[in-house]
Amino acid sequence: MAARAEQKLRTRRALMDAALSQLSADRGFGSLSLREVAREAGIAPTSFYRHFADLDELGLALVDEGGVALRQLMRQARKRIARNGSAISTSVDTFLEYLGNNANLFRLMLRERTGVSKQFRTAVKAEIDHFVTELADDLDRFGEERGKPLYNPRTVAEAMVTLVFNQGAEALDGTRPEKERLRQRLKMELRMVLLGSQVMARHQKTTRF
Amino acid sequence: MAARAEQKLRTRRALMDAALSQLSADRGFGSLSLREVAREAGIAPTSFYRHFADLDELGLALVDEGGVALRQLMRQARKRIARNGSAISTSVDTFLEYLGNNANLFRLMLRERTGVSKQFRTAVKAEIDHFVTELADDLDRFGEERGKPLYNPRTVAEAMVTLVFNQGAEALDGTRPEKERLRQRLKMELRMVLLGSQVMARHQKTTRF
DNA sequence: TGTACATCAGTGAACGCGCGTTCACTGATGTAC
DNA sequence: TGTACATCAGTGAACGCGCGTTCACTGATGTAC
Repeated sequence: MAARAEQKLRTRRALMDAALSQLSADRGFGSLSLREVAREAGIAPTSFYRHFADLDELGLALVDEGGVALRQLMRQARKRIARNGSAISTSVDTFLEYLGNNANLFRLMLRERTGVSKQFRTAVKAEIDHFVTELADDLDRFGEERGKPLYNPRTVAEAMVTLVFNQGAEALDGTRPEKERLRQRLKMELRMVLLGSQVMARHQKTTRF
Repeated sequence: MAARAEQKLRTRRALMDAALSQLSADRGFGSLSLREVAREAGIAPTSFYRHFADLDELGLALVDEGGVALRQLMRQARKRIARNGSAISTSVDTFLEYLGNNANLFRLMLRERTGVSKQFRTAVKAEIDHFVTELADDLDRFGEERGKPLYNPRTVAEAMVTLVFNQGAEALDGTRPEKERLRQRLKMELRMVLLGSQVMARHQKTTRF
């Protein structure tokens, strides 16, 4: 058996979990220390190097996981929308549910989209970009199917992702009723963007043809 | 003359400018060190304490300045809109102009809206909240004046501020053509929100009365 | 299955470094008379 | 205006601390025969 390899993976996981667990409301990734993460993971500081060259490498591994979580989220949302319609409401609920379950992972993606190293920002932006692209495709398809085409679905998707991520970040640290208020507000904001885009598409049609 | 007091103010300014100048794309406020800021300002580390109790206190003073800049920005935008109409386009142009002139101040507000200390976040949120409230009033008034009332102007204002701040942050670090692309995209996004809100207001009216 | 050797995750001591903070000080500016 | 004293922004030495990183090591797991 690959007992040694398995143990190594377990330690690697412990390091990543240790880093994540420190990313609370008050602490950014940049304020973590290698010794602190190793301590939290229960290994000697020097052992850290058996797994990552430095903290940034660990951070990039976390961003990868964030990307995986986003793709899962999208699949889940699609399934649910197919079942009970109401695309915006279902998407927001699904997103906020994921946010609750992966709070610190999303915090990392959100915060480090700006800040820390160039490499870091590029990685986070790539993951979010992929998310935006998939959302734009979905929005476009949905719009056509329902006879309410959108103007510039890519921009609609970008606006929606910006709104969802940022209001989501606020929801993370809020109380129960604050979260509920944010959820409703977020749904309303997305509806405004969607409606506006539909109006612009119609306007463009009537003036052009 | 208050020569001594003036000199003190000049040193205080130098400290704040030194901190701001270190807040580039790669460095958050949390990664600054007291010694580094003092060095950049040209004074001994120990002299720092003649002006601030710690780095956080300096940071809060910067957030105050950010608030002042936002209020100036709003006044400027109002003047320009009164002169040449086109509220969205003028506002975005004015905002991006200010962003260019106060890059690091806005970076601070943007980044530290989440992160660092509770006190810090509260201060930044208060400044942005004030900005949102003023914008909501303006939007409401404009909508009524032009016979195109808005649904929930407060939410419209919140969405707009979220979009403007976040796309603005991206614009900060972009190349010339990227900035231009972001500017156009931002204007389109705001138009979508505004249009959507107008549609919702009309819909509400026709169904209710 | 048993033996001899190789691999390699985890270790503990040690290093030099920049940090925040304290302290007693200096000397120019301000104030009272 | 001149003198004697008070204020206080800025200083330099010193402190203890946690940091990232190196190094030679240990001993359990894996592999070849």
